[in-house]
Amino acid sequence: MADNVFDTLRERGYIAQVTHEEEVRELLATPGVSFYIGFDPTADSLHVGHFVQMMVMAHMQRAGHRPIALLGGGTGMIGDPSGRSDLRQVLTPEIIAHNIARFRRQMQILIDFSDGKAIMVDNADWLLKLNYVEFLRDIGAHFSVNRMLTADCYKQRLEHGLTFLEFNYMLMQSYDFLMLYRHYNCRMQLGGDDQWSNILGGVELVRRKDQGEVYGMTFKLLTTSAGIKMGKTAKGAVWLDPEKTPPAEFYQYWRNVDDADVINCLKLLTFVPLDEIGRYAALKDADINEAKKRLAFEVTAIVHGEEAAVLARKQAQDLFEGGGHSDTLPTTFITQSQLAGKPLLVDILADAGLIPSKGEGRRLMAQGGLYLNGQAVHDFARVIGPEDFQNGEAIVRKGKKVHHRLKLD
RNA sequence: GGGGGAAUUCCCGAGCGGCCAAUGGGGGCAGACUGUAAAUCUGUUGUCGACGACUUCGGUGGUUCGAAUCCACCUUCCCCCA
Repeated sequence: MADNVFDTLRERGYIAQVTHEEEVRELLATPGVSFYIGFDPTADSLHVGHFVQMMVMAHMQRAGHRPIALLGGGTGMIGDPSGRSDLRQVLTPEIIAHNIARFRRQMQILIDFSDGKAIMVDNADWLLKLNYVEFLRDIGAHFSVNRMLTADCYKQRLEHGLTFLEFNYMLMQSYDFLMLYRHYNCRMQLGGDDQWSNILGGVELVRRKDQGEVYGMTFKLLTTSAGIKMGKTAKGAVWLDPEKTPPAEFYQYWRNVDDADVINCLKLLTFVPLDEIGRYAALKDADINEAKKRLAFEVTAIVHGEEAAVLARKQAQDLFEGGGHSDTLPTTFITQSQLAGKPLLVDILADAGLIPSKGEGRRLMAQGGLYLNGQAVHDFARVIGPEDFQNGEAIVRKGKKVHHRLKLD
């Protein structure tokens, strides 16, 4: 067991870049260090990218340090151009306020905010009341446009166009660090590796304004071994909000990660001890599924709670490892009167949202990808009737993985 | 401020008066093979009462028997000059 969080973070593979490695390690050896990570409220839920950041905060907090979660109520109105090829949509104050409220709740699943063990601040509190000219003279004077233009995040954007609005993002974020340093004695800023330039800006600003010794550290972005950002599905991001990504779906996402990514995910997204992870790393071929199950369970348990994780695991077993219990399946209720009208199976499925259109259903059937009670359905004109229900339910399957239950009401 | 170019289906990107629901690639979905993985191969990918019909090619009007393709205006974006 590493005594210094810095070593823990490094061993688990979080760290990408550090401004001053030796100093940071030394600083973190003594508990009580305040550090911050910023979250821009661009959506109404956090997603798995944020989750990695939260994991780091949790590790730091367990080591006795004090996390400051900075919500970007102010910066959210600007939009960070880093890693974006186009202008971010400008958010209204109402939406931002709503999003911040959601973030606050989700953050608590991992971070203990009681008794000031961690705090949450909103940079709208100081950014919104800034005076333009004052800010330019006070802060803007310390930034060299020449240097900013060489920063990677801006360089890319120069080809497509960068507005002055976005160009100022770095100053805002740097100013945040200065404020937190002054008011909360915040010594470090952490963030995703795409935040490196912005973080450096803050570190330098604090030094120039207050001769303060502060540090920056970034984490590897959660990517697949192929370098693709993780946490994206066809439907969009994998959210932490159970309303947006149901626990079962969340579980399945991790259950299905690429072989090459499991170990990395176990290290970054769970608290499973490293020596245990080492044993998973030794698994080969089909046995790797054990590691995936553990991963899926652990992450789901952290995000949605132990109970939801157990349920999701059971659901997965029922579906894929025989069993055949249907009571955990997503369900659509069918009324007797609906059935009396001799509805087409496709119509019912389209209503249930299992297929986006009847054309899609037609295709699915033509290719043998649609099953009713285990039997492939090829006839588009297939009518569903009482005889298809056993014990009041019929099981529909789309492809190999999507199961759905129709239940008589 | 002046000049030039562009906007196409989920994304990129062809098409430049009828043969266009629109080549190709990516992605998605399904099938085969598997380990609920990856890779590979095959099919499919606007909607519907489906050998037909309907709605799509930034917006609005127009020319034409007929427009994604031509004209006008508008909107947005990019490039060059100042």
